[in-house]
Amino acid sequence: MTARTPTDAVRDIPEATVARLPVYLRALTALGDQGITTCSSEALATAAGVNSAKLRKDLSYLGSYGTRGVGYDVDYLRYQIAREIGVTQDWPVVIVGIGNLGHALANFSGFRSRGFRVVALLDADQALHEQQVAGIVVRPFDDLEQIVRENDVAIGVISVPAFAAQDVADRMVAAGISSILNFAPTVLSVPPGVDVRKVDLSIELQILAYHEQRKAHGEPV
Amino acid sequence: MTARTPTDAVRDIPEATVARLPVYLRALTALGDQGITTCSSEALATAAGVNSAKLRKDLSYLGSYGTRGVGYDVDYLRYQIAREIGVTQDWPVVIVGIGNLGHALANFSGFRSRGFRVVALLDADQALHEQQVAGIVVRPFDDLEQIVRENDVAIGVISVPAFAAQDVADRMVAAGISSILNFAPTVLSVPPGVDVRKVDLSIELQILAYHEQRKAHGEPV
DNA sequence: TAGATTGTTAATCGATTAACAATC
DNA sequence: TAGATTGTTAATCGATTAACAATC
Repeated sequence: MTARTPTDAVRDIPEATVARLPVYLRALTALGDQGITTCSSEALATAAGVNSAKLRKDLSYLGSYGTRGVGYDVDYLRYQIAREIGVTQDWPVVIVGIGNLGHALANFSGFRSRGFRVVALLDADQALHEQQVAGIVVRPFDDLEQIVRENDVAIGVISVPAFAAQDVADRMVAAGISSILNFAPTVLSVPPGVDVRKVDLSIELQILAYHEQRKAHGEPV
Repeated sequence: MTARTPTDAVRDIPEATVARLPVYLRALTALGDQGITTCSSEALATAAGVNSAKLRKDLSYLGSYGTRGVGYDVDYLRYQIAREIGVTQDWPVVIVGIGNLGHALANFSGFRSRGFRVVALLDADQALHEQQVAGIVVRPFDDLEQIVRENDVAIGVISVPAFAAQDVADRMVAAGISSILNFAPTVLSVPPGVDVRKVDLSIELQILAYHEQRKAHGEPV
């Protein structure tokens, strides 16, 4: 292992940019699927739903992967972004909580192509054990530690009811998971160094309702 | 209807604050359920997972609903936030696409208590019609316009595959829906005045992967 | 060379934070 | 009154945007 010199220090990519890189990655994949091999920042920005100034600024944090006067090579830029995000190889993922939502997540077909691989489905409910969901056998929640160890799992998905989510998170952290995607409508507390992102239906709907309410009261749009 | 004077002009609440109001609402509900009637900004901030300076700043956009030296009345603040968001009454919602995810959404029990009411489940697949999901009969997608008209629906949820999402969005907009929650992994284009929020599993996981990758390379946390 | 488009700069805008005066 | 806690100010930080020099 070589020492890191100032020159190859990890570039500090702004969080807002990090959140958009996956969107660009998807847009590039879509363009590639259409047989498009080169695109301008304007075209890619449109496909990604942002403006081109923002796109170019975002890409500038990664390096100079375009050609002035020409644009970007779709496949090349796609690879560079995938490498920056870290999805050129698959990340093993465990899903805990195989209710309606867990089912939907397990059946989500895009995992593999987008850099993830579901290595286990876990649920505390014995009635579910040995059942297959999306071709994977549901196992007891207590198998968590073993699965994390054997598969080097760093990312966990929580789709249990709110009351159980903190316990699941604690067990995940104890087992060595350091990134959690939480679908339970509750605030998780985790130690420093563990990342939590949440996906919350009610919150999204309420944000829409706020704006909808204002529209209804006659403001110009 | 009285004219709006400069004094009662609609306050302009920053978008970042709007996105946190639902979190505060939920935290207040949880505190109330625990029998807590008064709380400080510090206590509420902890329950909501933010720092207290941000919480107080956020609340200041709504008005002065606390008491210096004392804190906030939980029920009173809860009501004021609910009123500001616009969820003191229920918003009618339609869900289009009753696959795995649509099932999970339809079965989500928190709709009613959080300001929403599912008035219809729609799917283009005839095989699903007349089936009941979460006690609601699945109807043909072509019933959309009628349902929106009869129930005054302003908010639509899209849980169809990516390739069908733009069509669904177009039909929703044409029918008069002006707020869309999109679970399909695709960029929707909609006319000005229509709000779209997206929930995207792959994007969330990729954001986690980016940070996870950096942790793995030995940066201090 | 002329036209096109990137990558970067600098200005602007919005969000966060700490500190504290106001006030219960 | 003394202690506690809000609501607001002002400084800082980060994100967005437009414009354009660099360069294919």
